Amino acid sequence: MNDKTIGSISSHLEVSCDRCGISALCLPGEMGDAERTALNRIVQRARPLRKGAFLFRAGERSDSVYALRTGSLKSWRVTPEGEEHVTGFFLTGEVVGLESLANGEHTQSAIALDTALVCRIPIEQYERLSEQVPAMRRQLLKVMGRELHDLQDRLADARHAGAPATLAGFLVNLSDRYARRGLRSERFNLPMSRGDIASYLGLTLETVSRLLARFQQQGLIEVHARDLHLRQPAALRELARCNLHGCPSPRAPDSLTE
Amino acid sequence: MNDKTIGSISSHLEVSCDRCGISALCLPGEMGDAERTALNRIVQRARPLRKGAFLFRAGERSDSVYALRTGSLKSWRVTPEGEEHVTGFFLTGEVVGLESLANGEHTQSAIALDTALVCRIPIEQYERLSEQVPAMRRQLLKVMGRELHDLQDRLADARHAGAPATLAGFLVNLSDRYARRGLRSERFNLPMSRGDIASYLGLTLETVSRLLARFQQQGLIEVHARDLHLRQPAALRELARCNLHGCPSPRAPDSLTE
DNA sequence: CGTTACTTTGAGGTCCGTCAAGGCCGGTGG
DNA sequence: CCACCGGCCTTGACGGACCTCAAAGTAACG
Repeated sequence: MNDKTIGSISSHLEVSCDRCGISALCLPGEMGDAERTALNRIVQRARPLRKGAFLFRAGERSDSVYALRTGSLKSWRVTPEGEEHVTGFFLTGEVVGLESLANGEHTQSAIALDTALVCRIPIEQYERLSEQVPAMRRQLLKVMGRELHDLQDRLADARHAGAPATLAGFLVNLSDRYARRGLRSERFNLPMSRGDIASYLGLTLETVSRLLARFQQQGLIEVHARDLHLRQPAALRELARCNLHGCPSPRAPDSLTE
Repeated sequence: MNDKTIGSISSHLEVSCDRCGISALCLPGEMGDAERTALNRIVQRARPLRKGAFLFRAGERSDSVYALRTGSLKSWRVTPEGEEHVTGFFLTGEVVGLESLANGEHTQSAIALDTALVCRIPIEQYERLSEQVPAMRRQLLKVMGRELHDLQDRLADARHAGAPATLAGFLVNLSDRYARRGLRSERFNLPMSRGDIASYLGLTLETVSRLLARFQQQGLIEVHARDLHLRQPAALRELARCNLHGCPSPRAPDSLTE
């Protein structure tokens, strides 16, 4: 709504794909200069999304996917009963909207959790371009395949893991994703609320809050509001791999019975 | 549509794509005869898998996806701790192995739950062929997009839904998939064991057993071993949409504890 | 400084997992 | 035919993890 911000940010909007650090979808690596400029031409740079602004809404027609240049988003769907379930968080450098490729319609909504810059990639043109670039052709499949794999990971955890492991897994997952982008991985800011985390993990807000407190008093993390500091990333990672019955405490005395 | 299956299995193997009822991946509909024969050439028909035989194993290199002609499969992965988690069931007409597209390696194993006929589709050749057929190009993305969507559905349920809703949802999901292939949808055979179902849904074997018994005494279903009869599909569908807090029982007045 | 949204903390209830024992059924061998 | 066996399934009692309800504390924003 605030149009005067555009002027100051237009310099950002003009950053070409050469400078853009997003490699997931746009830069398969083996691209030559010619392909890169071609890609640069089809990618559309939108103006920044303010916090709380929609990138897209469930039910809208879609002919694109989006690459998140900076900032973070959350996506969610509304169940037939009217409950909102957070389905994902997207950090700088990640790809949003793949699920709409199924039938050209968004099945969920996405909004900015903070100011976000997004590149729109029309899927039709991307595919046409990718006909000439084998590496690009595989890249989209790779991204979707990885998405499938991640979802199966989460699904495997969802039931078997228990709340502490689930939350710990969430934290190290965030950490890993920041690390992949070259950002600090032990100290970062949670862009989402406790309620968002709870909804995403299928826990309650209270349980998330309690567990964060517990992790802190165990010395695993430090949290102040949304500033998060992973003090023992290895221990957290270990905790994430425990199921309900498995490991009660950071250190298990007798671990083998074979 | 039952031919003389006894004559020789090779007769089945020689069924061309024209006759094959699988439309998910192979037959985008808009294909002309030329494309269909081209597709027919790249699809490789394997010999039938006996019950318990592997289609592929986790860790194997992969350059293909598979279309299930007849029979059923299950897929599972082994956690770092050594536990086996069932990740999916595949019925006649469905596509298996998409997750391997991420990095060309299978992340899970798949075996036949009964005698199964499978078509192998080398992904490289499929893509090359699809360059000339726009409809095919979109088809693979569609299938994967739908897969993404289904996984998100399951994930949304996994935590929020509670065991009865989860199991009910599983049953109607199976029913829908049979219906989509033109098979009986309210009476069919469960190709998998209770333990498989439990692992897949993240429940225990005992809970699955108890709930099936409960559903039966509520008149929702009839089960004898693995023969399943959905007596009130609508009620089951309704039950599947209830969360823990939501709907206690089909009928409030007469469902008191005995 | 007041309002609102978010977060923390506590107490009680319940669903479902764990442990344990017993049935059903097909297969195998006497 | 029966006895025995092993896989699969059923049924029961118990306890714990996490949800629900409730209220107070804190940060964000005008």
